[in-house]
Amino acid sequence: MSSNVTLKEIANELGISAMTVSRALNDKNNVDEKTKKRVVSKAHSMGYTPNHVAKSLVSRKTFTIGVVIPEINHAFFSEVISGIEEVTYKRNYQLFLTNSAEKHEREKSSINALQSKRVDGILISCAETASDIDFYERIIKNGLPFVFFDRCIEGIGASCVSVNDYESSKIITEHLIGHGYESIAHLSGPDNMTLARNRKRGYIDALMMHDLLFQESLIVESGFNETGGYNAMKKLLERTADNPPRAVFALNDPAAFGAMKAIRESGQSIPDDIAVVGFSDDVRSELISCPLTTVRQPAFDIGKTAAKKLIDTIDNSEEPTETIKLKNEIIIRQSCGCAPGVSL
Amino acid sequence: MSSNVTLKEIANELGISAMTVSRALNDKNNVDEKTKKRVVSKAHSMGYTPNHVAKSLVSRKTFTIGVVIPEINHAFFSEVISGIEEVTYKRNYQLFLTNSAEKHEREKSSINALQSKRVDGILISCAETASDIDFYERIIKNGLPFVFFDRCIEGIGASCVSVNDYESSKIITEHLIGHGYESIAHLSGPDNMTLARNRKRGYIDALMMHDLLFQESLIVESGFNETGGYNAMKKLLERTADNPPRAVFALNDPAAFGAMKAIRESGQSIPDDIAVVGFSDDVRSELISCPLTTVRQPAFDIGKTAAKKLIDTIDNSEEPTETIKLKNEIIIRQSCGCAPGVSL
DNA sequence: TTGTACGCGTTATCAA
DNA sequence: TTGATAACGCGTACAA
Repeated sequence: MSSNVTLKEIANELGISAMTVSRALNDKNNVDEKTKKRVVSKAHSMGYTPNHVAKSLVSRKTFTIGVVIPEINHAFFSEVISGIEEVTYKRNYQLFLTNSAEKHEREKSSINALQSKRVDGILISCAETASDIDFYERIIKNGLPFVFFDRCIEGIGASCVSVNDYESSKIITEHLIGHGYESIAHLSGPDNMTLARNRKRGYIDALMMHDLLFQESLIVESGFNETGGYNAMKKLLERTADNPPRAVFALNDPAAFGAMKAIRESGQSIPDDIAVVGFSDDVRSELISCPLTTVRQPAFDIGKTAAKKLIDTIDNSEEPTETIKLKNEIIIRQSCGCAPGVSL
Repeated sequence: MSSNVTLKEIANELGISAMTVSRALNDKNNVDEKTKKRVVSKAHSMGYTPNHVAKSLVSRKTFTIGVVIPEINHAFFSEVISGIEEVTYKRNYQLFLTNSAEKHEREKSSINALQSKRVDGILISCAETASDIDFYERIIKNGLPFVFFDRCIEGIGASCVSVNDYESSKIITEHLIGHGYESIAHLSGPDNMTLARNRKRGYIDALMMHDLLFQESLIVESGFNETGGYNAMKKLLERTADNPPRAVFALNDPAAFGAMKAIRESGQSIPDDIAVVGFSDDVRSELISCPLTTVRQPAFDIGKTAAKKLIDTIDNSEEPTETIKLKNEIIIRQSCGCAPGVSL
């Protein structure tokens, strides 16, 4: 049992009131310099640590934010977290980390727990299975500062920090088109997620703009992980057995890795038979045997920007709700069958 | 400003006392079933969320633990964190994440902040620069449950969860010896850290047991990151210009990566001129051009075990202080110049 | 079955 | 410059 010294105990030792001790330790100017010194030294020798729980109860402010992440073990998110941490550290906030493990139910229970802990705000990247949009909306309307990052839900009153998914998807798809590929497939995410919708739209619009036939059958929902990508690609290969696509654009790198595995298992080679491109620039992407062409996201900056926006929103109720888009970068490697080293 | 409903507000709406509302919401059996229902429904419609801050103040328990990590952006630690999270989630604790960024000063300020937040316990992996051992000891003696993991300080009254560094280092060094290497260098960590000491001891003892000459000049302190490994290796190569070592055992993989870079820059090849082995099995290790022989650590299990031990210590003051060693696995790849695929 | 009083550690407010 | 009091939201202990 950790023995914690209180203001009153210091006061008793010194024969003064708790209030004076409080004032002295907070370095208020209406305290005699001598008493101030006595108090500070006594507090130190007794090993006093201020009780933020009590402080928070009075002030209705905890200097704490909650972060809800769909997968901790994902290089992208751990980089985002370090960005967030850099800001919270500088601005003297503590960070509650929770993991939704891509499950909407866990997300809801985390958010409830964070609310009970009276966090000053929440940063969230939605789970793949996020469905109950009203749930977020109720909490936001209730006044808890909320900032979405990466996997956002826009239009429900919270700020969003994400990358220009639409444009980047269009550019990477156009890159494939420019290289002569005509039948290009897409492994997609859930439609109710802005990120997934934008990436799909970028893909479709690129096809349209170049007068290529857009075939619904070449889009398969894979979700965000390797297994999902593997299964989706297998399904796609079966479906198009007589006439497989020449290229695949996966909505993120892990899904692309899964797809590559499925392609190789089917006896085809990358990029000669089927080219593959991803999104997110996983650490592994440049190291695998056929390095993956992908879109690099500024993960650390996303974290920093989102955390700043959240704390600004907490500090200032006039802070406007906005959608902030950060810039991506296309990384051309071998998996698309183009010359390596070129970068748009 | 988030408007938070209180027990009293619910009570007023219903014309009953706050106490009855409290009892009803905690599902006590000394409340009329009808009132219970009325209360629960009212609480729901008013959007009540229990205030854990107030609860904690009374109960002197926050159901919160603090985690202090030297580097969030490190695959090993993010895996440890997911292990920790799995346990805290199951046992209904929240997790404060803090980053010491390998700086002891930041570590101290984090721990102070966590104490102020009245966490029920702390999980910590020490910063490379950890020096003020008394600081930890004071806090532990004061009664705050503490569990070290991976980078531990033993013998100051806290439990430790780590891997069998000593044995694994010995085995991997013996592996090099068995392959015929005689002059083997070591890139080490700070001596006051158990982990670093154990790895160095394993290395030295392996040399001794095989009657090889142990040369102090072949040990250079590199620290845990790539830059450190690079600099240390450069220094080593300069120092031994006339007679460079045939193999290097780095205390972790990032340091090994840095060393590999330095070796290549000096115009030598791996493993033909100098063999390299690491420790920790970074995600990149199997993917780089000359895959790294290393020791795989059960990161997820370390996190789980440490979190369990901490919560057990919190729940039960009789819980013994102990040092728990988890098993590593040696992964033989190409960088040591032995046949790949073999695994001890 | 329900209600009142009190305390957790802190600070704002008013009084001395 | 200092002290007494009340309040933050909740639950324990006791009284009704």
